[in-house]
Amino acid sequence: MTIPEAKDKFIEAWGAFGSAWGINRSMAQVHALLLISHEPLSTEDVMEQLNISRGNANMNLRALIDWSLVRRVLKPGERREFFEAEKDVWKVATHITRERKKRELEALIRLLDEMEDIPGATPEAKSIKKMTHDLHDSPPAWTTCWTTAHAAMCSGS
Amino acid sequence: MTIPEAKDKFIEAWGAFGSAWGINRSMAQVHALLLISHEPLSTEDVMEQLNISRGNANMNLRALIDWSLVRRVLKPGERREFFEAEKDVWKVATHITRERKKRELEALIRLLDEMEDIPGATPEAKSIKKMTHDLHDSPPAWTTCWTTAHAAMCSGS
DNA sequence: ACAATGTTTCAATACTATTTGAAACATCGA
DNA sequence: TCGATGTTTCAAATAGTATTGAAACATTGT
Repeated sequence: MTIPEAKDKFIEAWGAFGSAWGINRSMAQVHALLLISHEPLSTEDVMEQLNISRGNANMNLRALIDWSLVRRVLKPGERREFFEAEKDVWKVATHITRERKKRELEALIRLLDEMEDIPGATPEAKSIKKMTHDLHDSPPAWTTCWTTAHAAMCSGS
Repeated sequence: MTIPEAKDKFIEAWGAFGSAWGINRSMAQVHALLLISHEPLSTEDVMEQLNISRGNANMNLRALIDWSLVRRVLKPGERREFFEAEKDVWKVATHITRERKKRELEALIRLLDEMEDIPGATPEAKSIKKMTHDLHDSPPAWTTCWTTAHAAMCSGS
């Protein structure tokens, strides 16, 4: 496998993976490109290498910065900005999960909170209460369940 | 909050959550509905309660069974099938992560495998090698990183 | 065999999300 | 201040996904 082939495949795969997990493909591809670059890239570099528009490149670079996955880099004597990815996989994982937690999990947890006090003791009411309770408060709350199970699966089989 | 309100909110929230994670909304909503039902539901029940078509309901019920999140239940004397969700949150988490691993992670890992032997020692080649290696083989492989970090985030702050 | 009941499929359609591209906006140096 | 260079925004176009609904298929009881 040649270098350019490897690059393309990695970008494609990371893009597809991101997309399956609800992260838009361009964002994941820009991230992939920066992850495997040995030096910071400019907006133009990103546009050219991925064949995407300026607007798209700009928007996703900003989003990646917002997620703390990419840093702005200024080269001395250069007017334009360059971008560099965080390459420590541990940090990458941490930043992604922190953002997703903030954006998606918290809304759900908040709702489960509100649902604490549902009236009634019909089988239906009981069932709703039990499920929301299990998801919300049970000792290893379901989010932990999820991730622990995931970790187990990944390291295991 | 009344029971029907709670039901609707839960279904909506679970649907939105699923959607953000790349699971189609209807599938997540059907799952939510079954999670909080105190008894198994028929295809018709699902169609009515969620206002979705027969085709959609059927397709997503099959998908949920395929993910081991829902079981087919036969009531004695009834011709049609009923459906019941797995309610143990631990199992739910395990089944979801197992499926997603199978479907999405393995393709990526396979590619990273292939990328083990990239030629060249230019800075570019080195950078690609390092990243794919880190993602693929480093002791707590990145998947574990991800999930461990996630678990930490969720139980923590 | 056939009517009744229930399930599955899939082409057409509706819907949602992403991407573009061009205009507006900033900043710098002369 | 003005031209050059670089960045941001956002409405419109496009691409991608999900949903419908009706027809085909399957199964059961008589």
